[in-house]
Amino acid sequence: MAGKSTAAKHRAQNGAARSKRDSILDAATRVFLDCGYGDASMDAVAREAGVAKQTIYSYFDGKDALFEAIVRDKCDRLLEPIGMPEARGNDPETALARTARRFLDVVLAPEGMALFRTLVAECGRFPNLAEAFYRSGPLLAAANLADYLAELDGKGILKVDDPLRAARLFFALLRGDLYIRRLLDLDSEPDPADVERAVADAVRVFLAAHARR
Amino acid sequence: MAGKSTAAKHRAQNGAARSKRDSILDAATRVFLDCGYGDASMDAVAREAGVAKQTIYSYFDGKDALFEAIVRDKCDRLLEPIGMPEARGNDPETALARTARRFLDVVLAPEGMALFRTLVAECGRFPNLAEAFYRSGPLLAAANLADYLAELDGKGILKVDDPLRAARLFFALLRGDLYIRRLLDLDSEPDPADVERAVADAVRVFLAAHARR
DNA sequence: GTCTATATACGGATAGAC
DNA sequence: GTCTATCCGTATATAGAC
Repeated sequence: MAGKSTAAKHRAQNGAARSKRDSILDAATRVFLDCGYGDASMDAVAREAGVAKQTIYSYFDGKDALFEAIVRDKCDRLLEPIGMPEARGNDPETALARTARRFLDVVLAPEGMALFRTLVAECGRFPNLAEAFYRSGPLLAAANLADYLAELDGKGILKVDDPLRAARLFFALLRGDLYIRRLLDLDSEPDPADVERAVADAVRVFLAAHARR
Repeated sequence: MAGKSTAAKHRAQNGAARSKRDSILDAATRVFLDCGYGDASMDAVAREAGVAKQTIYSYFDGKDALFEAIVRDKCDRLLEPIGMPEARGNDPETALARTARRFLDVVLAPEGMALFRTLVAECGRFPNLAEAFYRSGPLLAAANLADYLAELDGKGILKVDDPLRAARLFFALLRGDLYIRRLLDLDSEPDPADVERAVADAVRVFLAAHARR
């Protein structure tokens, strides 16, 4: 082992080093999404991660870079279920309801709301992060649903002239009043009964608007 | 004039004093809604208002109190058109479209978005402000529309079982994707063509879902 | 690479003259 | 009431020992 460079040592301890970097990332995620960018301090992140503040600066260039890292990471992981294409084997009502629940489970959950709130608060400082979120979240979800709606239209099951616009309207219906209330933190947790009502309402209105005849 | 107490002087200069207080309020509104609560500094407000920082503290108890004052003021003034009851003389399509435009004109405008973004960012610190906004904005708008929908249902023009829920769905449709994009500041100004499309889509879908037979 | 200690700056709030 | 000057806490970032 003697004579190994620090770089080699670092490679040898790659597993441990990676988990330390990850523990910083995890701690930063908690702190940033909890306090917001402005009130989050590097000291708090260091304390939460159980490392010295300087150690953070050896892994990340600064507060901005750390924030960008945790947001991109959260977007990738949290929005992943939203990015999955639709299951197409069922009748439209069942398929729409399934898509709706999967969507609301993600975006109404505390983590989803915290991420979105933080992005809304900091979209002026980090415009690229806001756009990355939009693309891998709302836009991707609408695009996936649009594919399915186009298929339904082709089969003559529904009447959907503009699939992407229709998909966006569906998700808009779905957010409804619940989303506003959650954004303003008026409801601490999403009430499952309200979620089910939102799903049922959205599916009902959407199908009524796009019924053939 | 000699011997007048400072209180009397203050009353005598009431017009000027009031306009100075208002100029502080105006400056604070610009600074807070532009930078957000955290990044807004009392120095910046003083500079913008053209007064010394100490003068602000003679009118307001501190940063929190000043913030509360400007938010409540903005809510009252900005959301006032939303609180007006519906004009009922027209056919449902025209009335809904008029309500829709009035709503979007307020909430999609830069000032409306800045207010909402700030409240979303600070709802943890000022939960009462978030609730006041919700009540005098989204809730009041929905309640007013619900009254009109109940009337239409009573006359047999539309089928509306739960007017308040239906009204909320209408505004949800109306916000659509535009609102998300504006929240994340992806579109700097609302495109009038997109607004008209949003209005038309919302009215069309809503009427299809609530048509009598 | 990791820790302790520190440099530097900034913001909220206050003291004292007029 | 209004101004100038200042106190005090805190936060980002860095220096130096191991």
